[in-house]
Amino acid sequence: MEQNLFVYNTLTRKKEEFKPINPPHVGMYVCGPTVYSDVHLGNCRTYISFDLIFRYLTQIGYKVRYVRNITDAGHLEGDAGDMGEDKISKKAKLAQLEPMEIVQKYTVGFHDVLQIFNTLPPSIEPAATGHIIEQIELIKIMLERGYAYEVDGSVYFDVEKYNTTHDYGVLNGRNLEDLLNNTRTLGGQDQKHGKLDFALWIKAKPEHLMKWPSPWSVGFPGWHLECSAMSHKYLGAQFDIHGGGIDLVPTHHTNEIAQNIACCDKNPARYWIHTNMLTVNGQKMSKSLGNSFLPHELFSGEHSILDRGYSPMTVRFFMLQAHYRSTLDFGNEAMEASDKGFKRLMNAVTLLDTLKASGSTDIDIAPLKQRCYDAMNDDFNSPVLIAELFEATRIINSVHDGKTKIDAANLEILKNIISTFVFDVLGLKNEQAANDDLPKVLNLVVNLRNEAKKNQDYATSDKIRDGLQKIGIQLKDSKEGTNWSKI
RNA sequence: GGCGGGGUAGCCAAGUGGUAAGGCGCGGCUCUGCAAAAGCUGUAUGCGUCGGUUCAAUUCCGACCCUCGCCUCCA
Repeated sequence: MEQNLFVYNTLTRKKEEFKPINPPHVGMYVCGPTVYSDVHLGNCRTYISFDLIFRYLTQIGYKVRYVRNITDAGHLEGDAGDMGEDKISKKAKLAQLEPMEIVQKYTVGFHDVLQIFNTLPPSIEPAATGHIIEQIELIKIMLERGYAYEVDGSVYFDVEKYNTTHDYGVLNGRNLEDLLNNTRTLGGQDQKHGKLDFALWIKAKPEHLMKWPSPWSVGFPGWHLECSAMSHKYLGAQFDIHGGGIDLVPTHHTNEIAQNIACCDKNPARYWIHTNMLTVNGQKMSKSLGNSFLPHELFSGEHSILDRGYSPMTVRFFMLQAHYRSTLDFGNEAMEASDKGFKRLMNAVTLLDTLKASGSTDIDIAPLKQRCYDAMNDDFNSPVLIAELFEATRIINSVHDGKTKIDAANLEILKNIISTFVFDVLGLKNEQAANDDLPKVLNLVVNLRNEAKKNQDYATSDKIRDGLQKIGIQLKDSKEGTNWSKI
């Protein structure tokens, strides 16, 4: 199906029609996690947002190569006094572990969490430490072309020189004057010629654990270089989409663009897509603010700000109910609303299989289907898509109640909408369909209760209903019989 | 201090130069042994405040207030 997709591009601050360089192929690079600790829920939002984008691009027929890196070389720590030591090796020494042991632990944890949220794996997931050679090669080019300089075994990028011929602030719209006047000067950076210069290669102190040989010193790569190296290697000098959290714009992505242009005269990506933050009481969720929590704490409810736990799909649904470029405020009341809404949607999805087609139809479903595409074509507007799916929910319920008639052709379209958008695009799963034995057991219990009801033994029937309610199963009586669902 | 977002009903959250999607909550009705579920239905004369442009502004412009983010690694 041909779709005119419009995407908001941070580079131009406008929605632009999406035109891939080599259709039907699409190259997409998303900055992945630094694996020195558990990912928190805010991190997850970004990967769920890009999962939606990946799924939709695939749905409308693109062959997407989705590259998402694992940063396992560690970044320099910003804390004064810790300059030159990266986060991964610091944690390793504290915990008496090998750096790669830390990397392994948190990489596995990251994968587990994303799988629980039903995100699709990227096509390639390269690790920074596996691309040291490529990074060294890029540094050589930047030195040759005069955009970098070496000082005592370390190599820095010369921002002011770069800015004489290029616009360093293309992405965040700030000019160099402004940056120079409003950037905090950190201690221990005497080697740099200019205060905006950033490291490409850092000479390692003797006690540093993760280090590699290079033409300049035994050391480790700077903290923006890996993405330039890996995107270039797997997607080419210029590809379609580069993504990440909005907080990467001013520094990481700005420097990444400068590196790529310094190496091969091209902004690496045509469309820069940035996802917004998850907030708690209006404030960004972050580890340093102490308002972050881990996915498993949300599932179990074991956290001081949580009233109770919520299932992974409820959380995913909650996130998709907001647009990816808006901040989303987390709260118990909002989670409760998503939980109810998601279950209502899923109940309708289950009901859809039982619907019978009539000879005639009261409704024309095709426009609804197009509205679903329209929503997603408008910069992946998942909240509007979900609103349309609730329209589908109303139709399903109405047909089920016998108030609306639908013919076979329209029923087929309705089923197609649900499978395409609920499952393939939004990536939701029906969690209550998981257990095989439960329906059989419940069938038996429900039949016993109906017998009691027939005998007007309401004491027994209510005892069964209330007992099931307590363990999280709700019975629903209707003319056709009794259904059940998990609460 | 500089730069950039945002302020939409009790909560979360879309959106638009022509009079406010959706979910939850709340009220009413249908159904029901009762309830729940489900369905139908009602629920912002209003979109931070004050001005301006316009036939028309929540939507554009200006000022102000509040709030958040970035400026140091950060999804």
